[in-house]
Amino acid sequence: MSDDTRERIITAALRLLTEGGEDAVSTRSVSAAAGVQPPTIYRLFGDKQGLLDAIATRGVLDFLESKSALPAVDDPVEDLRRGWDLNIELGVANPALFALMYGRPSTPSTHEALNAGYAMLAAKVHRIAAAGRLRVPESLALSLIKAVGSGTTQALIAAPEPDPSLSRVAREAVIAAVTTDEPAGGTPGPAAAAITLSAALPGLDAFSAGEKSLLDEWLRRISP
Amino acid sequence: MSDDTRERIITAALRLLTEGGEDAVSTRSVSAAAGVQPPTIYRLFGDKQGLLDAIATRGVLDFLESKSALPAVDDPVEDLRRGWDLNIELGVANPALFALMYGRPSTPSTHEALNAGYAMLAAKVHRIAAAGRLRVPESLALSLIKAVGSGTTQALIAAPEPDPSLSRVAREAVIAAVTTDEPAGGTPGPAAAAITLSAALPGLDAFSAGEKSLLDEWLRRISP
DNA sequence: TGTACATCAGTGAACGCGCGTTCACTGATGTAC
DNA sequence: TGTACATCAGTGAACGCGCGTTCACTGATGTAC
Repeated sequence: MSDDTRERIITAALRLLTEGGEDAVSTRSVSAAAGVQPPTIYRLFGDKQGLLDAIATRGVLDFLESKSALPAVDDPVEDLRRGWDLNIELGVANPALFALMYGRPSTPSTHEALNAGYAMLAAKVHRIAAAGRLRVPESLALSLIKAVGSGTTQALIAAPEPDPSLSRVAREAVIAAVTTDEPAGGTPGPAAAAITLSAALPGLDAFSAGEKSLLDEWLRRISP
Repeated sequence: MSDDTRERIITAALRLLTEGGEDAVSTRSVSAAAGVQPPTIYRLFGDKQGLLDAIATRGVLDFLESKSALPAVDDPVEDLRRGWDLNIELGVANPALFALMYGRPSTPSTHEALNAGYAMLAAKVHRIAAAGRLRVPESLALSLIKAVGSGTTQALIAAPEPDPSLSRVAREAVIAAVTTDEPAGGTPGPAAAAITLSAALPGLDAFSAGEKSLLDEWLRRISP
């Protein structure tokens, strides 16, 4: 049962990582914890980096599963809010895994898994843009959310008695910086309109790919 | 010349740290780079941790020096803004040192040096509060600035082609979340007034220490 | 259906290496008389 | 002023250890005839 052994090794490695940090994960400690001889790791994962990849990927996938389980919400901004809260919660609950996923330069397989995670965030941001409620370009909104989210998570992990309102305040600061209020029925300003249009662009049939690219560039010129 | 040797070792260690990351700093690589035998490190720093302490402390002190060299600015919010920019700049220029300072659990001496750094930030925040322009408690403003600042720095370090406006947008998001506009001459709202008063409290002679403590608690109750 | 053989997951033991650290020392510097 | 001695910064060589990794192997499982 090779799959069984593989599973046992990954589980043991994740436990060591969670309990003792990255330094606690050595080929020998993992093999001992999994009740296996070191060479088994090499047969199954190639080398130590392969093992780290496998557990990081597993971590990200578990993460994604939690995120997918979130019930959808009508209001796209509220949806982002819930995603934020879940992310912070998961990060704080699993600091070592968080560090492994975001800290080290990632390998192809981890990278792919992480990208899948970002895609979910990107989708949420895109929904907001499509609703005409984004005030900065989608890519910038994404970067900002990721940066502030991970900074907040780390602050909560590091502080002995973290301020309980820190996550909320950070979240609302980002949301305020990135979104506009519900469009007030009237005509939106040109900047907001440009972003809305930019978000809708890929789905429009009226333009060729080249035209879309140029139009997008123009639209970005009037986005903040 | 023991001070000389000590200096040479710290310099060599900082260079190794900057160029190769934390893994490049071993007692042997440092002693080799400093043109010294390993035991010298043990005589001067006790053990490896002592050496790491020394370079982290040195890093923080250099950092503080740069910050002290910033010309003061009248507008306290603008002052904070400049401090932010310098922090980001220094962090991006020296990622490994940044990681050493903020990443690992700190030892007493590093901790003290870091606290001195935070004190400068705290002073800037306090100035804003004293000017009646803080909308959240000082401690929360501090936490938020630190969290978002370090998250932004790390995002800039990690991204291959970071968004050039990320730092500015993050900075303004925090400032918007934490400060109010120039008080409009009229009467401030109760929440803003409470924070202003809370900031001025330590300098007031009208209250005993016990009274101040209780009053502060009440004021926090109406701060967001 | 039974036997001979190939495949392959996992074992037990060992490799070389760089690490943090320590030992006994040497030679220069400063001090007491 | 010169000599004897103590101090102490730094040396050269070695220690034991845990690490990642590899080797030759064993025994179970599946397959061909």
